[in-house]
Amino acid sequence: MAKIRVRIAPSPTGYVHVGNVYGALFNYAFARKNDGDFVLRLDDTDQKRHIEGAEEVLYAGLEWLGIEWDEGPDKGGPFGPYKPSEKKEKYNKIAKDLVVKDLAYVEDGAIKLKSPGKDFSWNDAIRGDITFPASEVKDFVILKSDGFPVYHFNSVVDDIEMQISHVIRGEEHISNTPRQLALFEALGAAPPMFAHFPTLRNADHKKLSKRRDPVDLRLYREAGYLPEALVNFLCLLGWSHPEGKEVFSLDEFVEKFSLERVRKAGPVFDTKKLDWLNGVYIRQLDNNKMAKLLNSYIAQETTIEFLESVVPLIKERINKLSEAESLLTFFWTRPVTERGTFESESAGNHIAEALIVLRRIPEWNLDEVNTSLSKAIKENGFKTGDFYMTLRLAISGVKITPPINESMIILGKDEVLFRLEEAQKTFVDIEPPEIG
RNA sequence: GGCCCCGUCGUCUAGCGGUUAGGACUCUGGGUUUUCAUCCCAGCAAUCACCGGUUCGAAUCCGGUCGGGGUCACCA
Repeated sequence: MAKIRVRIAPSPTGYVHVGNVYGALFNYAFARKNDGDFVLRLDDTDQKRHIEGAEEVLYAGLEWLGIEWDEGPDKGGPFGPYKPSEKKEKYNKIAKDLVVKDLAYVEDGAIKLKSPGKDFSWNDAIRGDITFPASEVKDFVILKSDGFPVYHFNSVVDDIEMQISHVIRGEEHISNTPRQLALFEALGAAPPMFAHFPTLRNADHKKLSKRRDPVDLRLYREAGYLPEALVNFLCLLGWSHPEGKEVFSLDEFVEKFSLERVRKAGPVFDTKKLDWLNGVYIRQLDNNKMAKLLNSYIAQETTIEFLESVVPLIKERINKLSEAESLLTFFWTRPVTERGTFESESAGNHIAEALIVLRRIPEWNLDEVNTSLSKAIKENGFKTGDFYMTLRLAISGVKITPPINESMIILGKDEVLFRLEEAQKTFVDIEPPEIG
């Protein structure tokens, strides 16, 4: 049997569409699973839409996700060039041959393929038999008057020359398939196997659109999603793990992949589950790696050492890397406390007692802080929750923080005492020291 | 509108003639806990779009209806 070869053919738009990633994933998995080749072809035949740097954006996006290709414009390969714009003469020649053979004709400077006037059908690897009536395949342009091929044409020519065995693409191409089948026939080549996976939908169940939906891959990276989570999430749309697993790696996806398990119905790209999955992956990250990743999501000037110390405190509290900074703000910004900041009636006492025991600690470590504070709670009959909430408020100014004792260790004794003393001042007017 | 594809909890899905229709996310309640979160339990939620067949028996097979989507370019 001939070698399995698949391809993706994105156009250089300047951003990577999540739908492109989705298709890349199926193609990549199918190639790897079947010991085949995965080709990256850059569909750049629309000169009007040429965008500078678009290629690099594409490569960077796929690399970030861990999707590797075997042949492509950047890597070369035995079937190059991998950019149709560099094969202009070839398409011209092939189109003219079709005219010579009377299968095509010239009109207004363009070349059009003659309608074969017959039905076209194929056995779709995901959807089964599909047939289009002859009336749906009319004459159509294959070579534009500017000499560039139209998508259908270069796509088919390239698939033939690159010996593509399976065309795995989105269902929006189903209606294009009969025209391409006509082209394969005109060119005297056997068509590849087709497989049309469902297209991703938005909340309105419409195809994701660039205008109103967040489709740019970079948006997800900037929001603090991990590539592993995004890949895993995409794999769960339209495909399901044979053992029902929800959390698995790209390698495992490859290992378990089969077109038979691809659903036909279009899934809604609802990121609620992505948020959850991302949290799962964040919690699995080791501290050093997470600290390094976090670095680029924090505007505040900071160090890897600091981040590494703080990572264990926030790891279970965020679902996206971008959520970290707001939890950490109080580390580098002193709170402005006033009387109204505190809720407990015993707040003044809480702070006074905390100051007393904390000042006494000779070695500033978690054990010491824990034991002296719980002793203070017990001896004064404080309510544990109230007491710690007062400390939390005094030290951070906010009600939601990482564990406060651990945070105090990282802040350092001097800073903690300073903040508590500042907080204490807000009580002086109201509770003057007793006389005698 | 023509043609084509699709239709199981709000969302992602399992299911491939006989199941109390299962799981995940979300949400709700409870437990652990110094807040939040994690973690652990429990719960809500699909008359399998609808109507007819076929069959002893249908979410599963067939037909129709309705609904949704895609496509009909010298865009890809």
